[in-house]
Amino acid sequence: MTPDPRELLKGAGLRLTAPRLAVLEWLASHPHSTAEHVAEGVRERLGAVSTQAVYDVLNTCSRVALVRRIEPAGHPARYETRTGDDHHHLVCRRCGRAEDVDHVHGAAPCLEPSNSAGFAVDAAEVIFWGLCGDCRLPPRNEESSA
Amino acid sequence: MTPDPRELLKGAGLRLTAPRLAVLEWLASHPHSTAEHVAEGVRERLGAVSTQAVYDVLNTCSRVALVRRIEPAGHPARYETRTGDDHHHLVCRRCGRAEDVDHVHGAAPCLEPSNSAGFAVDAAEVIFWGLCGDCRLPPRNEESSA
DNA sequence: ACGTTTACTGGAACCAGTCAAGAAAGCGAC
DNA sequence: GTCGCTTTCTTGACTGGTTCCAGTAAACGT
Repeated sequence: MTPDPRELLKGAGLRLTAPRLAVLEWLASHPHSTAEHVAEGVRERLGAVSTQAVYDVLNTCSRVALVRRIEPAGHPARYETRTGDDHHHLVCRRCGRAEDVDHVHGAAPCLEPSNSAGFAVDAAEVIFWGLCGDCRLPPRNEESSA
Repeated sequence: MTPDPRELLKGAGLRLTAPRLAVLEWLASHPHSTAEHVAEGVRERLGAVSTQAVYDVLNTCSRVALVRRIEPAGHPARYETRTGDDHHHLVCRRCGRAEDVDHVHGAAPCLEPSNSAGFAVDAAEVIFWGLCGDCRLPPRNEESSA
């Protein structure tokens, strides 16, 4: 898909601004970027953009479901434009890299807790933890502790 | 259950100290406490204990699997002594309160990603998000569950 | 009891993310 | 086109949760 960011923003009732377009375009081609990563990418395209603007765009777009935020424990948040389907994620314990995982099980059997303890559950989040290819093979990267 | 903390610590090759015992005992009776919460409880029993000591105990015990750390996005980490079984959690979006969820589905169908994208997956974490009983009823209750 | 090893104290630092005030830009009306 | 209201961006200080550091104190084997 990768629909026109302009359409998306308008559809969400948001103003069309350069930082917003740049953020959405960056995320479309670089899913699972961190805020800092997004900021870098946006600055490459636009010149100077404040970190705050990036956070603001990301938060605003998260609020209207144009982007989805993933917050893996122990790592900065990551963002993606693939919303709508509740796909899950694969996250590297070491470097925090994230990849999409479609849930195959038609009925999503894990989406219903056995007992909800009085909670009104509205979502189930699944994270598969492991080591990505880059992190498990070469221990020569300076961060070889783990 | 609730084995003697002394045994647990010795079994893990850790020294027996008052802060450690107090932390483990507190967690046994107050699962899903935050670090700050644990610190308060420990201080009630022991008098003065530094925040760092609490973090150190929690981290050390996490490392040897005497406690498990849960880090719900947007909320401080929570700790519990129920380790070994990979049960999941129910987390309140508003107050961060966490409850245990046993996974009923014998084969744990959600523990295998459809494609692992080159990752060596070692765990699947499931968080059910929602509102706890306290938070969804009264619209004025900001944050307090203890 | 002694010395070594490990843990605790207190303080400073860290990082991702947020808040606040003002300046600038978008966009609908004229 | 441009006026003016409103939203959004900039700058810069700030927070909360957690960790790092250096020094002191306590645990445990002998």
